[in-house]
Amino acid sequence: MAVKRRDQDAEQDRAQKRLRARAELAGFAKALGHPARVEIVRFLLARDSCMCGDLVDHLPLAQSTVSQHLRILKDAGLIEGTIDGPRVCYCVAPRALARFQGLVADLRPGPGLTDRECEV
Amino acid sequence: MAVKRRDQDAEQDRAQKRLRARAELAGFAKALGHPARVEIVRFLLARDSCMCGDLVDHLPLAQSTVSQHLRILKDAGLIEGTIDGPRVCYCVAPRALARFQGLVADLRPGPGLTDRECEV
DNA sequence: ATCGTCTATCGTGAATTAACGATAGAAGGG
DNA sequence: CCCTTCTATCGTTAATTCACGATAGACGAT
Repeated sequence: MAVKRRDQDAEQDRAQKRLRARAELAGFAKALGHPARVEIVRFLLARDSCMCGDLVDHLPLAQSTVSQHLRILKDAGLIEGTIDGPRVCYCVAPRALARFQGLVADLRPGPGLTDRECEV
Repeated sequence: MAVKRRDQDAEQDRAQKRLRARAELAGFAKALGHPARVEIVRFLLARDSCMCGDLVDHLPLAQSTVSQHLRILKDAGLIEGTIDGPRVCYCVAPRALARFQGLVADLRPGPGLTDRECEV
């Protein structure tokens, strides 16, 4: 009984973890679900380190629109911005990017899912 | 001159390739930018092979909504559906998934981008 | 042929997103 | 202090997304 309880708990734990992983992956993917935002991340990665509002020059979008895309990426945790004098310096968050890459790489055939109805 | 021309062409080629890669990655990411669609892909992967409308039982969503999510994933190329008698059998498209994983894995520091203004 | 089942599509409404211009706040230079 | 520059935010509009019920098409079974 005690064992069974632990099994249930463990199962519930795994379910919780799956739920979180799903939401996490969806959040990252959604943030990258726009060409401009993909380009922002690639641009920031191409520059060895951070970068400020050259993005506005680089992208054919209004400054406010770029700022909005930056906020979406920042909310998703994929980039970070630090104030640097009158400018802001953005760079990708390596841990978040690695996490995203790990979640995507984990999308492979195999178990890791039960039959129980899932919440979304 | 001819050499320079070839260089220009090559550069233009790379630019085109980047443009396509960006749109491709954004498209895949957008398709996975919803928890229900992430769950669909995971569910299809967990079952060894394809699966039909058990997804409707698995997900707490209306059948029409599930069908819509399936269409989005199919439009993105991430899954394929084949008619199997009165049902439809879905499975992930391995090549597309691998392509997506490759594009995501390629998001790493380094060159691969020029300074020229880009189109979005 | 008719029924029941399974799935896709249509039509709809609420919510979200994308883009912009305009405005406001912060910081440095004169 | 004032001005300029850089960035974030506000407000708006058009477009898209998400979810649903209702409907329609395909197919096997009866």
